[in-house]
Amino acid sequence: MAKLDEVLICKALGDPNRMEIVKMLSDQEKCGCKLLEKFDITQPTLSHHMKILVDSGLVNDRKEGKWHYYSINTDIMKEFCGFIKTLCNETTGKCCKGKA
Amino acid sequence: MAKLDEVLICKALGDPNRMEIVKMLSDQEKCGCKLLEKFDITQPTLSHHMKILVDSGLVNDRKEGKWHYYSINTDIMKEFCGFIKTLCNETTGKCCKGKA
DNA sequence: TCAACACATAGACAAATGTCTATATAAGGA
DNA sequence: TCCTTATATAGACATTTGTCTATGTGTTGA
Repeated sequence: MAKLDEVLICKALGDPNRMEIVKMLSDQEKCGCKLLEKFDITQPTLSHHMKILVDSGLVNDRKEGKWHYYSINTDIMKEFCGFIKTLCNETTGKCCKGKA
Repeated sequence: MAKLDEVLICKALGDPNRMEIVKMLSDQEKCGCKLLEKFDITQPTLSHHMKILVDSGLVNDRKEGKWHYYSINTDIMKEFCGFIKTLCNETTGKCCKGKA
């Protein structure tokens, strides 16, 4: 299993269209043509975004006939969620008070 | 309280240096000069990154004398974590099977 | 076999981004 | 008052990114 790349995932989610796509997929699996209807972008642009999402590991791509079905990679998303959780630690101490 | 901007947060975390900064702050509050020591970037570049992190809401900036102390905004981080959790829902159904 | 549909690839281009150097601002200490 | 330290701002520049048009590749069905 490939190592989680948190920066790559954040980059993938750091675009309004891709964020919206992921939100839509979190509801249920969808094919490209269905996604395309919901956005004001061309098909090649959607294709570009889907590649970035799949490359990040967040999204699965299942081919069936001429359709591509996209869905959330739940394992990766949960791993990413766990990572974000580790960033929630309360900050307690201070630092370099008088160059200490 | 300002509304959480998930895309802005992901953009902020979508740079290797900024991600590393946030990881360091999740340990404990740190001042800018201390952060600067850890990276191979100039001071203005760090200043630029800190502004992006603060603007996203993820990082607090507390001024004390000539120092700036940066720390994780735990409330925002927890809110963001909750948001990511909502993306973890299992995908169950399919769609547009035969244009349905 | 051929037309229609779903999706990918190539190339172009403007806008955004990360970085730098140079310089300004502000606070502290000698 | 002057120097040092911490940080911000301005401007430049190369790279990355999001988007488009044009075109290629598979798959399905008439």
